[in-house]
Amino acid sequence: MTWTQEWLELDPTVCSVARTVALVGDKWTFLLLREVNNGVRRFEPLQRRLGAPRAVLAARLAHLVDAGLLERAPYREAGQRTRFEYRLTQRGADLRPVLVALMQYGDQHLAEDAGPPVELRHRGCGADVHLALVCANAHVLSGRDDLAPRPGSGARRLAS
Amino acid sequence: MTWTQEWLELDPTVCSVARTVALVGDKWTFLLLREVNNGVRRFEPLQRRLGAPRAVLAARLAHLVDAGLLERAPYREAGQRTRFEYRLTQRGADLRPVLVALMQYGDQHLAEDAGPPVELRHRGCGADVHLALVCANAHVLSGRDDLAPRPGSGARRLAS
DNA sequence: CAGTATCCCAAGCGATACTG
DNA sequence: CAGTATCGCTTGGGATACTG
Repeated sequence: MTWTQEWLELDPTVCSVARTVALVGDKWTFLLLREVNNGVRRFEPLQRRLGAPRAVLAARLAHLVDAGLLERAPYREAGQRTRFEYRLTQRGADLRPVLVALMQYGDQHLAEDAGPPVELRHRGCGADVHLALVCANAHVLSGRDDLAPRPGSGARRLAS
Repeated sequence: MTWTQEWLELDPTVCSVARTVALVGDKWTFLLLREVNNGVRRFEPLQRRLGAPRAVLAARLAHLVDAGLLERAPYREAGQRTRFEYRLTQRGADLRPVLVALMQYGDQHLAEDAGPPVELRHRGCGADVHLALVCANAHVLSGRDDLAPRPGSGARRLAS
């Protein structure tokens, strides 16, 4: 446990987890991204499915567009004026592992009898997909102690 | 895009993402779990590093113990009375992919020049660790369209 | 050290109504 | 359909002080 001391001296605000959480870690954003990932892109169905107040949804969408995770794309249905829908950017799609990780945990530990609400398949071969921690030597990490976090080059010591 | 219709008819509350977010998706829990993963297990250092009010930290710890993600373990320093520290259970350790996913996203998209604040190594072989989507046939999914989400056996149609 | 207790405040939520 | 505007209210957060 001596290595714990090492972490105590590092600045906890210099942290990629904290930065990502600050960006998308509020009550609605994960669920909103889930919907967009499933192709639900318009305001009305989003609002109906999330159950969020319209003002809240509008604020979240604006925030995500602003952060570059979503983009507004104009579309037009016959006889209607131009409207907008929200699409994932690459930057937004890169958050998919987070969603998959949340989903997998829910499937494993918070599931009901009926099985997972969503299954992930490899489009190429049809097999089930899961998320795994793998090392550069292709070992799969499963045990509690297989993972060794180390301060990286961007770590900063505490000022005090 | 016709498959979008399929998702519109499914109950959005039956969702493993939503359940996991409901469990750990508040402002402090991710950061708290990050600290515990790094071996910071006692109340005082946790409070100091998170900057959360003591009452809030106590509530989060109790909640996580209650949910079975952490366990209180007694320890004793020389000449002191017995105290408690908080350790990850397996159930808590299983959330690590979520943390790693958040961290990887931050490293990729929200980083500073200095590089990642934390690096992950495989304790067995020392190699760098990353998160990967793999299928049952051991294919690694990398492309944007390799992943095909499908309603699973636990999916429920909307009542209305 | 490891929490409780208290108080106050602000953000954010939910509901509803309104607009182009 | 796709939002804005408004409002009352609860939840939870910050600061501080207290206890075994």
